[in-house]
Amino acid sequence: MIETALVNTYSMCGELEMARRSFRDMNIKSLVSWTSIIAAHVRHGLGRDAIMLFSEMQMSSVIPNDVTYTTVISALRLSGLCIDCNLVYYCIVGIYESIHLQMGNALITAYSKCGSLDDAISIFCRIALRDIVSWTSIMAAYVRYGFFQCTLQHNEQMWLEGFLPDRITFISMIDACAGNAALMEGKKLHMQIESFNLNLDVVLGTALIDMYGKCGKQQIAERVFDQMPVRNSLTWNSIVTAHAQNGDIKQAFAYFTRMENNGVQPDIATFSSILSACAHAGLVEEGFKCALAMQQTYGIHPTVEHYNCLIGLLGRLGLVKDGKCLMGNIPVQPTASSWAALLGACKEHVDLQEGELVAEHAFETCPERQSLSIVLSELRLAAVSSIGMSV
DNA sequence: CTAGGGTTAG
Repeated sequence: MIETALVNTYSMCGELEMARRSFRDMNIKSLVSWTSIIAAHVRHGLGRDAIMLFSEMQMSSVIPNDVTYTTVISALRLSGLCIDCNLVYYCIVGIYESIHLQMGNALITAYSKCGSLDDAISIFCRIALRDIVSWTSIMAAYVRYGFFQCTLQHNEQMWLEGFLPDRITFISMIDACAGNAALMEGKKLHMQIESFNLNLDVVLGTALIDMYGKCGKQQIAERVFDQMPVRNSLTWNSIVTAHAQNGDIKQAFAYFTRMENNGVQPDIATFSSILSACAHAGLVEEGFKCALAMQQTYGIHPTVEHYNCLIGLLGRLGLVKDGKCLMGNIPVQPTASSWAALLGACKEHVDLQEGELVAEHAFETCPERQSLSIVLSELRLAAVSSIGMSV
């Protein structure tokens, strides 16, 4: 039907309103046109609206098919309604003999994003004839839960079963290498990407930069950055972070400046990386200047993590009292990390007296005692052994 | 008409 084609064309071009209009004007709404308008809303991230349309469709006595269900699963996932994914699943499991491929693939992602990894795995195991999307989905699920080794093992199994990774598959595998700081494996994948002639799109390129950064290879990260035809704010953040997390604050700032000159606005993540690098390197002036610019120039409100970097910086200078004062005046709720920043400074300067005071206050207000207790006992130990040395 | 991808650091 020509009207359905119109709905789809508008939807593909990002013209949701036009797609809706075309749908509304249709005299006879077929299953395919209903599915198209639901899919259009999913494509635009409007899960709730998609679900409402699905109900409307059922009220007009149109019977959904497997394609509709697949689309509805994506809509439910977008809305975080995983329990309802279960309902869809049990609805259809009686209709189809084994799990429908696309529906199963959608369920793997839905469960891994708003349900449990176990449910995702169970769907993966029950798809009789998997394809590359099934493998990609389950590997992305493992990465989401931090099981990086499992991701790489599934990669091997995938090859054994005769599937070759594509551009999207590589992203999860690169992420797994980043999580494990597995440089050799990461380099191998990078070489495969090149030999497969896959172009470095924004996401894949950014994943590579992130991976090399976490493996301490900033130069290679830069090379990837230079090769990328298209970059976005996440790409810029990755290259800034690559330098920041390896202590090269000079280069981090250099890219920060380049980022601005290229018309990309720094955001919360950019400042997190830079501030934590400053805290790490003890760069007080740079850190505070940065935090000031963050608010005044960019209008970004610092989070507690940003403030913790500043508290830590004061502490490193031995200005624990000033750190405490700052902590008492920040417009956000201090966390265990805030206290840890202060206590860590006391430990660094082996200031037992101040440390005991800080710990006392911390324990009064902060429920997470464990990590703080460890730092405190380390401080006490350091204090005792320093007395021993001087005697 | 349908399925898979991303940022801080602690």
